[in-house]
Amino acid sequence: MAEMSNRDALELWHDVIMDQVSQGAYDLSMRQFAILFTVYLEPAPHTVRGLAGKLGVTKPVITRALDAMSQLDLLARKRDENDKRNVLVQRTVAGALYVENYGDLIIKKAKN
Amino acid sequence: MAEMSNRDALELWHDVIMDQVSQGAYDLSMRQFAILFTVYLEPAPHTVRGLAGKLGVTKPVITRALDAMSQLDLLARKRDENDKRNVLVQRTVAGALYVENYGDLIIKKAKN
DNA sequence: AGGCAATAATACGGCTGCGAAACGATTTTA
DNA sequence: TAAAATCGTTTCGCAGCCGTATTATTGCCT
Repeated sequence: MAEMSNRDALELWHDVIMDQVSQGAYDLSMRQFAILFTVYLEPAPHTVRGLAGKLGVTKPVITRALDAMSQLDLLARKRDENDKRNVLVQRTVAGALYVENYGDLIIKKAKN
Repeated sequence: MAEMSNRDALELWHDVIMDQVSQGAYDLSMRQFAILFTVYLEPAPHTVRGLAGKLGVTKPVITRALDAMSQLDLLARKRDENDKRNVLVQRTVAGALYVENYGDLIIKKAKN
């Protein structure tokens, strides 16, 4: 990856976001995106506390985001059997597909 | 700009969003971002109706976003003197700086 | 001038998110 | 085993955004 001017970078961002907004895609917040990408790009395990620390937000923020995104089937909760206080945030098939399509969209918009 | 894998693209997005979230930057919605980038990247003039049409949203969505973003001094309203029904959405110094910094952030994160 | 069209803003009820604090369940410590 | 710590969730009051419908202002047209 190389040679991107300030203008190139902004136009890429603009094009991707415009695509998502006008397509009426999932209306995820920045925090929700941050959680989603973290779970799909960084190695497991992911806990509520861990995500909160990584993002620099409070735990209820993570809980609420998981509520919303698990209802969309983009992520799933699973109780940790070794330590039942923990919740493990897991990937789903639908979520993996959504994230992959997002990457494809970025690439498509970058090719102009 | 060239040679970006799906994973590269997603990691770029992830890194930029993580930076914004953990820095506690302006908590703009996707629609607000879309409006901001459109005003700063596409040629003037920009009206409420025009932006609503371009984004595929209703006019109150634009009005509310302008309320929020003009309070942050990222954008400004100005009545069109030729047709006083229109509101022209204009750039601000602070907004231009913010957008430029955003572009720099993307470039910085892309350089890995 | 008078009636109609166009534009942006506002009112309304509902939904969702926020941070701070309290809570129940589980594990660890003393 | 009793007390303390840890973890995720829930509650509270509050603020913001949503879409629909309505309003006020301005311009157009005959």
